[in-house]
Amino acid sequence: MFFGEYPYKVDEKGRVPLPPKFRRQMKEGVILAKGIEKCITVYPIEEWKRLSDSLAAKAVTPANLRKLNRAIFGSAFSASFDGQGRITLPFSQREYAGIGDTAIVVGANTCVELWSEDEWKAEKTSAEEQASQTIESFGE
Amino acid sequence: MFFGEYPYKVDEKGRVPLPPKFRRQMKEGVILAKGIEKCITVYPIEEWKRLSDSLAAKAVTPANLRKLNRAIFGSAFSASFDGQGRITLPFSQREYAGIGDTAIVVGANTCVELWSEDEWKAEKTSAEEQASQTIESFGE
DNA sequence: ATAATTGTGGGGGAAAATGGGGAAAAAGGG
DNA sequence: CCCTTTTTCCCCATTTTCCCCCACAATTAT
Repeated sequence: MFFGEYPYKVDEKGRVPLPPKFRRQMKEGVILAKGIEKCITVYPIEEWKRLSDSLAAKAVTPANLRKLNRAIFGSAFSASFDGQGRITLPFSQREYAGIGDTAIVVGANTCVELWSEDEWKAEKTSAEEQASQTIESFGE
Repeated sequence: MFFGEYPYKVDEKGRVPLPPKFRRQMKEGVILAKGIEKCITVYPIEEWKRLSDSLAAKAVTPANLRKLNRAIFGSAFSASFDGQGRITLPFSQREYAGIGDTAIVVGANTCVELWSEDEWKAEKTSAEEQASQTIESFGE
């Protein structure tokens, strides 16, 4: 289970540390996937397998399945930690998420997300707004 | 399991490297087949056998099976890696997929696909669109 | 205070990407 | 059938990239 929000430097080789508490839950390595929103999603491999299997099972036709496989697997990369607890982000994904020399590492329960400062600021306010509305609506 | 998306140069002899991670899963060689979409599909031979067997089993009449065999095996080529980890693409397949001096190598779970830059760009957006629809309809 | 862990940066060696050269095999034409 | 031309496969060379290791400052724990 992943919690919290941490800013980290991304060096010019594209390496980012993850918090030690996160690393210890990802000893077997991780899969980096394009997030639906403008971020990079980091899955422990077991979680990735569960997720990709359940998605592939949703495909209704062979053509449908091929496209799904392309979208899901085509944008995914495996990564592992170096001696200093860092993973290297593929350039294409950094570009997609707009991550420059700083990444915000966000724990999101079953996975971890990497955001640029700007995108995270925007997403955070919109997420909080939507969350408080959802909470208010409970009272009715 | 194949994933990720990598651009590679195709030299004038039609040779393309595959990522080292892919090669290690294809030590026994590969089969190159025309994709249903405008791409070349690369199967590890074990996967190819499974696939062609299961297809042959679906043929309902002998005439049907003969046609299926022609379509499937007629367009397939076997290939193996040279000392630098490259495979040579038959000219007919390169032409079919519209691959010039650059090929996008895409991991699609059980197989690998080779695309021209342009075709991949188009296919990628359409695949992502369909995937996000599938994902949205997934929750709950 | 000392030791250990963590964040950040960089260097060097191995592997990979890319481009040709040349011998053997295959194809084609007289 | 032989000679010529083309193709295919294997090997060599060079550049680039990537990964692993080391260094050091800063922070935390003992």
